Amino acid sequence: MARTPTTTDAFNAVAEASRRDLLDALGTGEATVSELVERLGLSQPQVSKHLAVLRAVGLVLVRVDGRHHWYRVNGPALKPIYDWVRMFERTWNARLDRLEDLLEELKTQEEEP
Amino acid sequence: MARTPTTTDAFNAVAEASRRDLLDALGTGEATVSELVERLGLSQPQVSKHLAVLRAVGLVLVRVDGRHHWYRVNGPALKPIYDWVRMFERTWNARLDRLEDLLEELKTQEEEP
DNA sequence: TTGACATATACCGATATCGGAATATGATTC
DNA sequence: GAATCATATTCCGATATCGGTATATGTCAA
Repeated sequence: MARTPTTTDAFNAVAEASRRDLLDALGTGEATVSELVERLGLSQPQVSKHLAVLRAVGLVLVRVDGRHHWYRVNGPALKPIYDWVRMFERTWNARLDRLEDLLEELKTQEEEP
Repeated sequence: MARTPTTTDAFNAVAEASRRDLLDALGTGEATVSELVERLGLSQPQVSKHLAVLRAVGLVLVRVDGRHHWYRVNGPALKPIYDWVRMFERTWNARLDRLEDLLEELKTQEEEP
């Protein structure tokens, strides 16, 4: 057995920094492969291959117009990651931490009427 | 060149599902290696090796007590992931989307007094 | 001190990746 | 139809991973 394939899910696809850079470069708009090549300073095959991985896990969508392929981010495909890390948010967010304390306090009062 | 090493950063460490499972199993508490072995049904070397990766990127901390190693999650090490995915939150969160529209509208009014 | 317990590490084979270079596919223009 | 532009795909060598098995390290208990 080997490492989990990059096309398994968003977690694996996004582990590679270049692919995160691609998503960042796309932002909320659309871009063509050659535009991305220029913006990121990567080779064209490199960009195409990374985009193929992102496409495989649904992180980007393509609109073909003649010989131009317009790529855009499919945000919701990132939600599983967001949902997972959010479970740990309270460990660095003091505000959520205090809220948790408050809820705990209220629960204790309920149990001891 | 090959794939980015798992010990490069939190993104790569967390790409493996077993390691996410380990963090989930630890939750907000502490656990010993053998406890994690039992909870997750993995082999002991497997757990130790995954914990070593998590340790390498600061995602877990250890407290040694005799022959017992108590592991716990170091939440803030996940913040880089949280911060990165959060930039795309508006693409699936309609509420943030409307907020963005509102800000855009206000900005437009400013430009046309 | 010997044996049992708890954890870490080393070695192995199989595999998927990465970037680079070359090339294939496909659409446009002359 | 030939040349050009835009993108995708293939082949390559190097490398890091994964799980399994075996073993090393270290601690406690009898």
